[in-house]
Amino acid sequence: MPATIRDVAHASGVHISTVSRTFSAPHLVNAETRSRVLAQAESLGYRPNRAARALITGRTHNLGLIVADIANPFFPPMIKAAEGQARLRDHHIFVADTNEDALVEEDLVRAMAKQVDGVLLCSPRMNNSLIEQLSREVPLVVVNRLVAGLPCVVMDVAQGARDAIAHLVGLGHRELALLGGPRGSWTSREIRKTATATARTADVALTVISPNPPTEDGGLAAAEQVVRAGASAVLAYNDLMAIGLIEGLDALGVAVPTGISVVGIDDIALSRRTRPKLTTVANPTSAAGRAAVDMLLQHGDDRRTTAQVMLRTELMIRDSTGPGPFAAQG
Amino acid sequence: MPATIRDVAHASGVHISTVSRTFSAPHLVNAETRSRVLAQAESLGYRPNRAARALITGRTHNLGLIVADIANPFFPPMIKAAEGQARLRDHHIFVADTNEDALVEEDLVRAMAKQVDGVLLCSPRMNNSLIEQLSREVPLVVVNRLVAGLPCVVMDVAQGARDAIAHLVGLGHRELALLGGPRGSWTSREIRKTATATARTADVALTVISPNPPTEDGGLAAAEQVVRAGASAVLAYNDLMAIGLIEGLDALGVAVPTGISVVGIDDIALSRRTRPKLTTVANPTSAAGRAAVDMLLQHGDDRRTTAQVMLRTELMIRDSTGPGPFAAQG
DNA sequence: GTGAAAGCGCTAACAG
DNA sequence: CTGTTAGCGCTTTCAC
Repeated sequence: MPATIRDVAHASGVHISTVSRTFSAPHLVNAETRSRVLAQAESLGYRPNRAARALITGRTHNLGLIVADIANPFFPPMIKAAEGQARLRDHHIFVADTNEDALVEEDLVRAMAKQVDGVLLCSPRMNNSLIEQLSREVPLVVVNRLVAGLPCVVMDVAQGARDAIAHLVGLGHRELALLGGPRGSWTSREIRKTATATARTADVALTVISPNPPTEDGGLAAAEQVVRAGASAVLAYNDLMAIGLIEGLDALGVAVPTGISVVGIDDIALSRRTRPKLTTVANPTSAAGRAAVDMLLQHGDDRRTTAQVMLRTELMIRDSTGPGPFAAQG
Repeated sequence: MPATIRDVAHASGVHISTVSRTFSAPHLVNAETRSRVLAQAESLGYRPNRAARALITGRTHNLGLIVADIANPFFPPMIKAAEGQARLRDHHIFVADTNEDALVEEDLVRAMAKQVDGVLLCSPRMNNSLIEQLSREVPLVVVNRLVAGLPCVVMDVAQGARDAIAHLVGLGHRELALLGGPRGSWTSREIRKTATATARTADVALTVISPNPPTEDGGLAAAEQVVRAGASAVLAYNDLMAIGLIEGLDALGVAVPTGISVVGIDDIALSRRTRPKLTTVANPTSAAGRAAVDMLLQHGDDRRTTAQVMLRTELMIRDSTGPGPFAAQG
């Protein structure tokens, strides 16, 4: 039913290879012929079949994008940005959701491998050696994780954690808690490492509660442990958990920020709408999505550079943090 | 580099057609031969190239999913559900974002047409005749719009609007306002039609403010008009607008629900987290995503039935609605 | 039950 | 500048 290259060739009285050239190397074809072919193609509604083209060129003009959870509000802006950037570069994007499952991740990469030019692996849960192995089967750009030798895009969460803790310590908090994220998360490990070191340097206590599901329920469920730990301020792995935690604390009769201060990470849209508005470390997710696509696409042209990009984060001070027990007197 | 069917054929000492059968019609091949082939395929890491297969079978095992705005929290749960359902049925999904632009929509459908078995057109902004035309080029399932003769999945927004207005009238409101959605939205027209009729029946005034961008800013920008209209209660096209409106009203010194009551539509996750919690009409978006995928996939097997599915909505009464000027005295 | 051959829609040398 | 030829990886008749 849909027009093929042959239909266009017949209609315009040329060989199919001329039609092919008209689309893939227009400069190699006589201007007059070209416009004739183009006109026929137009009127027949012809569009080159990319899958057929890919069979021979090896380039599908498709990209894969694998995330842990599409419905986690952290991802949609990144997906949107990646999709937009890909389309700008004339590529389409397969989006898949792993439900936070490392096994699904692996399978998905392999399943996509044949029909994409590369995949964006976002916040992977699998281990590094498997990622390295997969990167030999299909070009990979890893987002939210640093893997030696592979192109990566990460947020500077270490700086974010330092800023957050400095903020809390400056407010007079000396008993902190850290709500870790899911097992397998590079970001969670990174935050924990930095937070631990920063707390030690600042000579404040830090109770680590980890791992937790990176969801509101995860934060909610941790509220009791936070209270039991005697912390006056908490840094959460992400905003969702921070929001859940605030709700959990509320249920326990602990107000935020008067009772306990809470800092999130991500700056999802939601964090500006809750009451209290969430103090959080903003992550440039859209920029990350665009950068990852660009790296994947240039990766093909020029394999020498396996760049690793670290994007700046920014502490957004809002209403979920306040003076701690050791605050300077006003 | 990746193993092809030929590699497997050589390795297992059979003709490629036997390997092909092993994967696409296993019952036609000797059990012994089959297991030998499978073993070699496994050890070579062979996976059939779906694009090549599609060239001949005409089935790509890919689906397209087109939405107005990935970052609009209404869509991610639907995308997630659709992707999950598709994978269950061994299909992959291309996701694309039109930025609420009807022209982009059309182009996207055509661009995907050749490499998918069908596309889910979600909340389309283009007109019906174009949709019908496109449905002749590629199987389409329309979500959030009823188009005669095409398979569609919609939410019963009419019932939702009736419920919302009944709720408000019951609360003693007699001056209502409706915040419409974007131009081209079937849902928005449907809500408006029903709301107008329902208001007339109930003998209450209804000021329609439309169209508006379906975003928080859209709601925020409309706050002044709402106040000027003298309405004591508002039904908004979606939760995002409702939330923006509440913020805008707040800025104008009007409290919700004491000054004005607000009802949203969708029941996005966010609506349970705002203060006040939003009264809203819940839309079963995940169910819609799954249903749409199922319809698209069975559409291929059985073209006789072009089902139209209408999913039930449910009014969630929370804290953004309260007694109006004509409330019965307590 | 398996092999041989043709061909899906397209591109990429190679002639001319 | 354009036509010829071969073939990408796979499925599908059709013989055997």
